[in-house]
Amino acid sequence: MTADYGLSERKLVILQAIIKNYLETGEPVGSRTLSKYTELNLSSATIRNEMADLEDLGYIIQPHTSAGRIPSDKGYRLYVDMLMEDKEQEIIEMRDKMLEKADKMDKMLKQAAKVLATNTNYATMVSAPINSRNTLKFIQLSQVDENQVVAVIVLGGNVIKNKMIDVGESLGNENLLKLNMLLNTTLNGMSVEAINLGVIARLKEQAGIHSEVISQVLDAVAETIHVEEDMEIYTSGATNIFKYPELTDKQSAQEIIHAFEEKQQLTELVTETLASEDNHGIQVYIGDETPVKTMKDCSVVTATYELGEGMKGTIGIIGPKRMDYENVLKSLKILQTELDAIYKKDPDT
Amino acid sequence: MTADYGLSERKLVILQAIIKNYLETGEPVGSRTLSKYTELNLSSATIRNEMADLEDLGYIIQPHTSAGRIPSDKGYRLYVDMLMEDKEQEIIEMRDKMLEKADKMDKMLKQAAKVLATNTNYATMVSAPINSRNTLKFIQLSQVDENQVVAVIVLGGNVIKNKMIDVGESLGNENLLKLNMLLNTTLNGMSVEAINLGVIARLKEQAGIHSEVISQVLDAVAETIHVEEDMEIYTSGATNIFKYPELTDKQSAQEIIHAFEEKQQLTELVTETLASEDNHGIQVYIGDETPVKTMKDCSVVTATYELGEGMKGTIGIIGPKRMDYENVLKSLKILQTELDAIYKKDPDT
DNA sequence: ATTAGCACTCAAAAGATTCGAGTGCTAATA
DNA sequence: TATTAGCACTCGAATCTTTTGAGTGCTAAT
Repeated sequence: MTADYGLSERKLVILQAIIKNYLETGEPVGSRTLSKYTELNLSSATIRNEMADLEDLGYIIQPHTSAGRIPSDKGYRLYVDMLMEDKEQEIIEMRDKMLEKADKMDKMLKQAAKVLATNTNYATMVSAPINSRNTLKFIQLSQVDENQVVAVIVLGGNVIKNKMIDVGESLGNENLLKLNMLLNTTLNGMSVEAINLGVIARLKEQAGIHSEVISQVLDAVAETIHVEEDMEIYTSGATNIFKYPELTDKQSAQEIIHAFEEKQQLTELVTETLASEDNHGIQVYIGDETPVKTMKDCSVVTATYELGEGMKGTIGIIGPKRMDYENVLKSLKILQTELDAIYKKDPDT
Repeated sequence: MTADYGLSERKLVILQAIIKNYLETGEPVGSRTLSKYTELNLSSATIRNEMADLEDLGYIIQPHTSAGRIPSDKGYRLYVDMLMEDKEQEIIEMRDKMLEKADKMDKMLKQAAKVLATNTNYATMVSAPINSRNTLKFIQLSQVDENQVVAVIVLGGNVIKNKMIDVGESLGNENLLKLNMLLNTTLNGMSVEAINLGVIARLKEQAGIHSEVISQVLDAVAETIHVEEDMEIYTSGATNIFKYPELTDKQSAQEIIHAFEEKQQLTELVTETLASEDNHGIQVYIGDETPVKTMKDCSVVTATYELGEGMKGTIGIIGPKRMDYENVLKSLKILQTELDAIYKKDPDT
C-alpha cells in the first residue's frame, strides 16, 4: 500500500505523530507528550530511543539540547510525499476542467484568492492565465472623431484588447471599411504569435502603400495585439502570516509581505510552477526548495489550472512549514471545482 | 508673517525644535539635548520651565515621568499648520494641471504610488479617478460571431468600456447599422448619469419594439455604461512602516498592512478627502483625526488631483506621526508636476 | 528672568535565580 | 533482546533584582 520509505513502521508512525502534533502547536514535541497522546502504547523512554534514531537519520531536529524535536525539511518532505500518495487518486480527478471564457475574469480570480486565504489562514496568490498561444477572433477599427480611431480586438476566450490610435488625418469611411474587411479576413483565426512583422508588411501592401496613415494604424494594431500584458497576480491574506510567530520576527515578516506587495518575486513562482508540471500540477516546496528565496522559511504549495487552449494560471498558498498540508491540498481541489462551476454558470460575475 | 498661535515666540521655537528632533530620532527629547543643540542659547533649566508650560498647554507629552517630551497630536497639528502656511503659495501653484487622457492610466498610477513610496519611505496609495460625471463620446456594437456582439463604449477622457453580449439569434447587418446610428446620434455627448431607464425605453421604441433581441442588447449596453467600476486603488511601500518601530508591534503592523491589502478601508480615505476640499486639496490627518480607525497611530497626508472634467483622484501618504511633513508636502507637489508632464508627453505609457 | 545644583523618579539594560520540560544513560524487568 | 523506570543533567524561558542614566521639578543664587 504505502511505499517503502526505508523506515520501520513504528518509526514512520512516530515521525507522523511528531509532525502532526507540531503542525497544531508550533512547539517542539517531546517524548512524554507522544507517549501519552498516541495509540501506540510506548513509554517515553522507548520513544526517546526512536527519536534519537530519527534525528540521526535527519528527519527531525532538536532546536537546542533539552528541547523536544521538530520536523526537518526532510521530515516534512517525507510526510508530504506520503500524503500526496494517498491523495493521488483525488488529485487526478480534479484538474483540467476549466471553461474557455475570460470576461471579467480578474474579479473572479481576485475573489478566489480571497476565499482561499480565508479558508486556509495562509497567504494566497492567483495568477491570471497567460494567453500567448491565443488566437484572434475578431478585430475592428472605428472612427471616434477626426483624429482618433479605436481598435477593438477580441481573442479566443473573449479576452478583449483596446487601443486608442491618434491619427493625423481622417481615414475616410470607405478606407476604414476596407481595412476592417482586410484585417478580419486575413487575421481571423491566426494565433497571436503568428501575426509577425511579415504578415503586417503584407497587409500594408494589400491595403495600399500609398497611405501613410494606414501604415501607422496597422503598426499600432500589431503592437496592441502583441502587448504582453504583464502577468497579473492577485494576492490575499498576506497578513495571515502574522498568525505564525515563527515567521513574524520583523525581518521575515517584512520580507514576506514585501514579496506579496511587489508581486515581482511571485512571478518566479508562477513560471517555475508552470514549467515543472509534475504531480498533476500540484507542487509542494518546503523551505529551501522554494524558488523564491524570501520564502525559505515557509512552505509553498502551488497548483496549475487551465482554462482550455493552453491558458494556464497558477494558484499558490504560502504558509509556515508546519502547514496543514492535508487541508491545503483539499482546499486547492475545492477551489478548482468551484471556479469551474461558477465559471460555467455565469462568466460575467 | 506667521500667524499668532497664542504662544510666545520662544515657546514656538522650542516646540518646533522638539518636534524636529523627535521627527529625526523617534526618541523623547529632553531639555539638555535642546539646550546643547539649538541656537537659542538657553540653559536646560530654562527650557525645562518652558517645556512644563508647553505640556500644560497640551502641545507636548511626557510618556512617563523622567522621560523627555514628545509632541502631542495638538503639537503636530500646530506644527503642520505653520508649515502649510509657509507652503501655501507653492501649493496653490501645483494643482489642477492634469490632462484629459486616461488610456493605460492604471500602469501610470501604479508607478506613481511606487515612486512616491520610494522617495518618502512611507506607505502610499493612489486612487484612480472616478468619472461618474463623464460623458459618452462614442459607442459601437459589432458582431463577433452568430451568437456574440461586442459593445465598445468610449467616454470622455478616453476611458474605454467593453462588454461581450451573448445573443440568441443573429441581429443582422442592417439592424446593427441602424442600431449603431441610433445609439450614436442619441447618446453622444450625454453624461453617463443622464442615460437612465427613460432614455433607454425611448431608444427601444425607436429601434422598433418588435425585436426581443434588440431590447436585450440595449439593456446590456445600458448596464455596461453604468457599471460603476469599483474604485481602483494602487498602493505601494506598505512595508515601509516596518521602518518605524512605534508602528510595528505585531498588532499595529498587522492592522495597517491589512488595511493596505484589503484596500476597502482606503476607499473611506478617498471619499473623505474628495468630500472636504479645504486647503487646496491637501489634507493632513494626525492620529485620531484620520477617518480610518486602523491608522489612529499614524499621520495621513492626502492630496487630490484632477484630470479635467471632474475626474478626481486621491494620493495618500501614510506614515508615523513623526512624519517628515516638509518633505511629504514637497513630494506630493513634485509628483503632481511629474504626472502632468509624463501625461502630456506620452499618455500611453 | 535665568541658571546652577541637587534630590528624586523610573524605564530600560544587565545580571541572577528559579523552573520545568526534555534529554541521555543506566540498570532493572519481561 | 526489547522495553521501561529512574535519575542526574541541560538549558531556554520566565521571573525577580540590581544598576544605570537620562530626565525632571524645585530651590536658591546670580
